[in-house]
Amino acid sequence: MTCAALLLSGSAAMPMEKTFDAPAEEARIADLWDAAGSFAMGANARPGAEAFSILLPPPNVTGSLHMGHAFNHTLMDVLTRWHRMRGHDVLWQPGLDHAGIATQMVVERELAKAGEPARRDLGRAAFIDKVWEWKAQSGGTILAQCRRLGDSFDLSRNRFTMDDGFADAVLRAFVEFYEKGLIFRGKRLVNWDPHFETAISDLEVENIEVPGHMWHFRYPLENGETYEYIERDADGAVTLRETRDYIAIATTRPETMLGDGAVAVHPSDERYAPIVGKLCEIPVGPNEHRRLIPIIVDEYPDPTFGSGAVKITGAHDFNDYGVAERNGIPKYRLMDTKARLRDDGAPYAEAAARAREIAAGAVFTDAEIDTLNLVPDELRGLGRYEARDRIVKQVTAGGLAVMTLADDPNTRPPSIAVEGRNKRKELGVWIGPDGETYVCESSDEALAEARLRHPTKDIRLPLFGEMEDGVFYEPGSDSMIWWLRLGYPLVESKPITQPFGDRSKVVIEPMLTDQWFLDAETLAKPALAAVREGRTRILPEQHEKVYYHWLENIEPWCISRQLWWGHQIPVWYGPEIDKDGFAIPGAVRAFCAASEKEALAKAQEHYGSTIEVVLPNRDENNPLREYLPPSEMGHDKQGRVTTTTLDRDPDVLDTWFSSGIWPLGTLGWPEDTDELKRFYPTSTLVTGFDILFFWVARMMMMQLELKGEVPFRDVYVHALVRDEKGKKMSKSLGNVLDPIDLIDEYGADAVRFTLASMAAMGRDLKLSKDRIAGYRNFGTKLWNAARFAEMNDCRPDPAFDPRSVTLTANRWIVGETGRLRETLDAALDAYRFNDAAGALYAHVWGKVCDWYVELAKPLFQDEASAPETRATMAWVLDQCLRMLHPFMPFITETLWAQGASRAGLLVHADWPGYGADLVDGAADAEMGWVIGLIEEIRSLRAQMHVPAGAKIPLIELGMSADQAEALERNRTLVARLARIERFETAAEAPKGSVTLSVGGAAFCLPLAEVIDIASERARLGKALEKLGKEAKGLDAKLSNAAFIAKAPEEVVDENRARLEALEEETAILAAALARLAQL
RNA sequence: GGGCGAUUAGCUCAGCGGUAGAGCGCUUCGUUCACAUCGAAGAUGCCGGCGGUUCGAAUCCGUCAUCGCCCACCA
Repeated sequence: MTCAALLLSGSAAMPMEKTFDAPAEEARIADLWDAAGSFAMGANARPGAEAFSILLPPPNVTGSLHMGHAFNHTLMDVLTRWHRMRGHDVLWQPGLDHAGIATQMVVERELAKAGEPARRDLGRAAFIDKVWEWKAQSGGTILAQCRRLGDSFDLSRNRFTMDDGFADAVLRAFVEFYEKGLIFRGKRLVNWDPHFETAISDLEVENIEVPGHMWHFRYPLENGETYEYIERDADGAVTLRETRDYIAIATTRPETMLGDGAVAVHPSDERYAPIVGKLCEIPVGPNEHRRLIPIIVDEYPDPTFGSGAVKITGAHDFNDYGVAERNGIPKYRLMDTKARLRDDGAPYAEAAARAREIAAGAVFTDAEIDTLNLVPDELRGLGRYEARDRIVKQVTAGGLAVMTLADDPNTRPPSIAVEGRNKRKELGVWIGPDGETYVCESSDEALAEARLRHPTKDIRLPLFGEMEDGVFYEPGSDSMIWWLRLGYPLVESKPITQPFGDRSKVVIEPMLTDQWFLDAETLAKPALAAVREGRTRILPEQHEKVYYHWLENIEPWCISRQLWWGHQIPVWYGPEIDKDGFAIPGAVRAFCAASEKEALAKAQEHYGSTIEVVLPNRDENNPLREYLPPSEMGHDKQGRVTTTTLDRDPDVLDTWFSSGIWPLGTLGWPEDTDELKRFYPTSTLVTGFDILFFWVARMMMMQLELKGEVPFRDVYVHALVRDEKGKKMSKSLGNVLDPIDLIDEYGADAVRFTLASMAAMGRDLKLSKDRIAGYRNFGTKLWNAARFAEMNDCRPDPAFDPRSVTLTANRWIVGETGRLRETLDAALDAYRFNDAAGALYAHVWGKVCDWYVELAKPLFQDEASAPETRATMAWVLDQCLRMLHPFMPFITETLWAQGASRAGLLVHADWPGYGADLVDGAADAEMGWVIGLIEEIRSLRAQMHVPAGAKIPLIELGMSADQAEALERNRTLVARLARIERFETAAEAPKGSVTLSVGGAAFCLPLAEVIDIASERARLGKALEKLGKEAKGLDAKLSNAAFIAKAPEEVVDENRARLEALEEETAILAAALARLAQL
């Protein structure tokens, strides 16, 4: 038995089922691929093949895959399978991201849910063990999900950002940046997340507009000093002139008043010119300890906004920080890591005294300033919103809120709008005889207080209409009546943009802390140049601008996080030793090294033989890591240092720092591995625009610095997957579609094809189940075409030459297949996945199933035509399987082996190389005409209500010799597909027949029994009208001299030809109408 | 406040200088031996408004309107 015969014998399989059993086959096929090592690096590569490499954006180990992943992975898998079939040297590198803050959050939540000890109680080491447990579970889930999707990455090369090798690369990158001076540590204002108690980067802050309030307060001038406050309109005319003993400020954050260092006005603001340089008082805290702060000028305040005067809190606001820096204003930190008002340090009186010394010019170090707690004792430990509440109340009660009288004294007291989270205090403000204010919950309470204060006065609450404007004397009475007036502090309700942590969803607090920063500005320059010079392409192009804009305005990147889960910063600290061998108090020396061993060596080398450097025997779990513990030192009798500990910085790196070296790290850097040589720079990065800054831009920066070469040639930026209403899928909205659920329901192929077909560049895709069902049906269609082929004994023959076929229908479909390959490759080359999917769909369903299968049926009946047609059918479907495989890998791999014995799996089959050269123009034209004829007949039959099953004659009235030959060759096809009983020839259309015109050939259908003359007349009239309209337009165009002169020749010719065809058709139909008129 | 994008059939969207398209939905008909997860036939569009460029505009340029998104320090 020959080998071929053996293979054939295996194909005498059971008859195929009517549908594809996705759940069973997907599992079976996935196993086949695994067993064959189909996705291994370089699998199916031809010798000397070009490399294609693509990195999986590592999913976070926080749970499971969502629709966005499914989309992203589908696109990558299409590219990967396509390149692999083309024989390229392919690497799709998978991996997982430890996702520091997100994972720590998830694990903490899980611990709470399971009733286990909280993170702090567990301690650092034990907690990290828990995270690793979680990672094992979650990572496994994710990879299993990828397998369901059909991801063809090389799982044997899977990397995790916290694995030893990768972690080592991360630390080495840090050391390299550090040594180049690109990483520095500094006390700066950073975005602080009070929930996670860590710094976060600018990118992790979401600015959201929320309803808020702005309060207006008076800061009294020192010693009751006064000045003329003058406001002018645009023409300089005085609109307000009054004597003031205060400066008014506006704030949305009253709680930060405690840390004010100055009040700033714009240098050009003449209203405040008289008091610039003077001192004013912060109107909170115990009266005897109130702080005075200077009124300064700075460009920052906008004279047209609020009062034009801004309170400057350098430690709690980014703008104020800048003003404070420029003007040497102290920055007083008010809050702790949970954004509660500080409860540490010396009592308020003492701190305030120090602050007064500072204001008076005493010099203090930053560290000393940081120890000052300027929170009044009674406010210490309060949450920031509670503190805000108290302060507003205090200032208002002190009569220093800018007050507005209620228009109607009998209205209900307006709430004072002190706010915490989720609560408002219903407090009213009443104004007494001296203009003093009472902040109370009821008018009776206010009245009681006022009477207590003015025991000799008759104070009353006005009843409706009782109090006249400005009159406080009751007519007809001998005594003065003092009214207690209702007022309210000037509080504007306005939307304010507040920063929220993107993970914690709590309001971010700007905090002055020590952090590590990466000099992004320096790194941005090569990253900008690489894209500008086209070394890396960003597609679609619109994203390039966004990329440029971000990199051009980049700030230092805060890379340290006060978390436990992550790469611990590779910096160790020891004391600073003076030349005599004594420790300099408070001074610290940092040693940056990629390992503890190297750090020890570096430190030992630095300190020399007189000082022994040891690692501390400290509890690593010490949860209070706000400050580094001081080194433990041993001294000799003179006090010189003899031993010292070396403490590692407890902070970890931002997750994005490690994912930032994903390209180099996964390929083995810093070693110069084979993979690096083969696959770097990677070919394509496929990613969502939401991580363009987080990830893409940073990879560009970091790779360019570390390797001096771009990390990718192309960056394909795709849009977001939304629900069918266009909403972002989110757990809270409950509109999340789980890709695995969809795969269970429709099969992975349908889900993948849907995603690919919706991947038009630069637009969000709205996913609906109907669409997926549609593509599931498409798979069934393909399945049944294959089933048809099998039932008709169509076996793929490796020796089949598509160019050798002779029958028109076969030549035609071969040509169409050639066209498809060109269209498909062009589309994939340009990342036009939707075009690629569309072309496949149109070809398989619209050409192969709708026409070729139907054309083949009569050909199978004919002994002369059957062999060639069977071979062609097998070849055509074979090509469909190959070309569909990147999109629908499971069903195509199943069909590949169905009814045919193959030497290998489809995943490694050759991608076709032919093109439109397979197109035979004559066959193409002929089939076009035949199909047109069939469609025209079918249309008329339907319009004339010919029963679907009835066979009718077709009368040929006149056609060209070519058309006659074509019809001759295709009579059986036409007869079958148009349900024609017999063909007749006549010189003229018989009575009661309907006329049709196809490409200038005239036919008619004798339908005397069914025809309705009136409706046939209407039909012809309508058709002629349409033709006439089009002809008129063409005529106008062609008689336009400018068109003839300026339009390209082929366009002119095309229009001429079309007009001619139109005229022919018009003549035929007009003649038919004329005949009808004679009846 | 800056930037980007969208506005095309009932719905979701392609097309982006030369005859308005697809899928879904809808209507009518159909148990013909691949497929009812199907087939055949059909209806539906001032391609957001207004200007301009061009022989020719859904497509290019202005502008307005509406809706999204991103970035941004107005206290």
